[in-house]
Amino acid sequence: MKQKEEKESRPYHHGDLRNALIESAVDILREEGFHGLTLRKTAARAGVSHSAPYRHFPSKEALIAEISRMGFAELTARGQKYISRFTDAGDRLKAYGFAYVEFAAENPTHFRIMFGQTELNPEEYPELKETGEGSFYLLLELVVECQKAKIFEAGDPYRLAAANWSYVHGMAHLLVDQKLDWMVSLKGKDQKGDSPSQQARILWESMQDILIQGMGPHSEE
Amino acid sequence: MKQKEEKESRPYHHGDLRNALIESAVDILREEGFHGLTLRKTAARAGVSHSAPYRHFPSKEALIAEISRMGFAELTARGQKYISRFTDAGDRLKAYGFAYVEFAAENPTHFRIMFGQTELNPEEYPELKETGEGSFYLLLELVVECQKAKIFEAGDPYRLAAANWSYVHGMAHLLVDQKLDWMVSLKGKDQKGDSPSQQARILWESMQDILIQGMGPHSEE
DNA sequence: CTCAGGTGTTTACGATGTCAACATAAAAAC
DNA sequence: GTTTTTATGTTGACATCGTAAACACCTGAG
Repeated sequence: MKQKEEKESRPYHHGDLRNALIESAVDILREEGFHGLTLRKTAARAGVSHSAPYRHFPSKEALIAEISRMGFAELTARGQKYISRFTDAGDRLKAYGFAYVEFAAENPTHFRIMFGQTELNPEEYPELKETGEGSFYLLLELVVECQKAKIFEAGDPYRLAAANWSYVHGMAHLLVDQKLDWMVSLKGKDQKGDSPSQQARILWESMQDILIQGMGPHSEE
Repeated sequence: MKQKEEKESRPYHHGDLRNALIESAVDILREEGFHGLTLRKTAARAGVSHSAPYRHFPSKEALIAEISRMGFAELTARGQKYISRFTDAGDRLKAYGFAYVEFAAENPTHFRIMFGQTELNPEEYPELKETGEGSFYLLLELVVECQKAKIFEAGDPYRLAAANWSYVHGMAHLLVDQKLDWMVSLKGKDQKGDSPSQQARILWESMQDILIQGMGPHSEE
C-alpha cells in the first residue's frame, strides 16, 4: 500500500488544478445552479485561493466555455454509444434523440449552459464551436442514413436535420425547464420518485414517433 | 397647448417609475444582453437613484420575472392576432407557430429570459406562471381544433400539443442562438440585410410542414 | 547549483445587489 | 386648512463578486 500522490500536508502546487476547478464548478452548478456559480467558491472548493483560477483560465467566462465544450463532447459520446446498438437507420436516429433528451434530463444545469443561459461568442472559443458542430454533424450523418434507407424523403439533408434537431432540442428544453411535468410525472408508479433518466425515457417513448410518422390520422395506434 | 405632465424640473416623485424601470431594463437587455442588465444601470437610466427600484420590486429577480411575464403576454397577443386571420384549423395552428418564431427572432434577449436564461421558481411568481400557462392553453385549443377537423389523430391532445410546442420551441431557440444561420442567411437576396422577422419567415416557411405531414416520402413536393 | 518560468497567495479596486436610515411629497385624517 | 400618516425617492453602508498587480514558492533546464 504505497501512498504516492496522497494529499498529505497539501503541497504548494496542486498538481491538477485545472481539472479540479472544472470539477468543482460542475459540482456547484449541480447543487446551486448557474446563479450560484462563483469563481471564488470554485477556487475555495478546489482548496486554492480566489485568484488561483486565473493561472488556468483567463476569465470566468472561459471556464464556463470549457465546461460547455465538455458538455458537447459528452453529448456526442453518449450519442455514439447509443447509436452503436442499432443497425436500422431509423432506430439509430431515435437512439441519438434519446441520448440528447436523457443527457439534458440528467444534467439540466449543464444543458442550460450549453444552450442559452450564457452569451458566449463562438468566435472567441473556437474549441467550443468545433465540439458543438461535431454534435450536429453526427445528427446530419444519421439523417443521410435515413434518406438512403428511404425512411426520409430525398432533398436537402440540412433542412431535415434542422427539423429533427428542433424537435429534440425543444423537447429537451421544455423538460429541463419543467414545462412538461404533467407528461412525465403522472404516468402511474410512485408519486415523485422518477429519476431524470426515467423521465426522459417516458417522454421520449411517448413522443419519438410523432416527428417521423407525422401527426396525420394514418394510423390510429 | 397645455403642458400638464411635462418633465419640467424633475419632480421628486417620478409618477410612473415602475413602468419606466421596466422600459429601461428592456432597453438595456436589447442593447447589452442579459449580462449587461444591472439594477443600478436600470435605475440610472430611469433617472432615479440606485435604491429606488426597491420601492417597486423586492429584488432584481422580481423585475426580471415581471419582464418575463410581459413577454408571455405579448406572445399570446401576437398569436391571437395572427390566428384570427384564418379559419382553417391547420392554418391557425401554423399561424401561431409563426408568431412564436417571429417573436423570438424579434426579441431574442426577451425570449431567452422567458426560457432558460433565468432560474425562476414559478411558485414564487404566480402571475408569471399564469400568463405562461395562457400561452400554452392557446396552443392546446388549436390542437383540439385540428383534431376535430381530422387533421390530427384523435387521442390525448396534451401529447400532440407538447410535440408541437417542442418543435416550434426548439426552432425558436436554435434561431435565437444563431445555430441555424446557414438556413436563414443564404436564401438569395442581399448578403446580410435580412431583418429578424424575415429570417423567421424564411425558416418557418421551410420547416412548418414537416411536423404536420411527417418526414416520410409520401409526397415528393 | 542557479535561476527562470510556471503556479499559488495576498492585497487591492471598482461594480453589484441589498439593506437601513433619512428626506420629501402626496394622501388621509382631523 | 392644518396635521399626520403613508408612499416614494435618496444617501450611505456592507458583503460579495470578477479581476489585476505584486509577491512567494516550487520545479526543472542549463
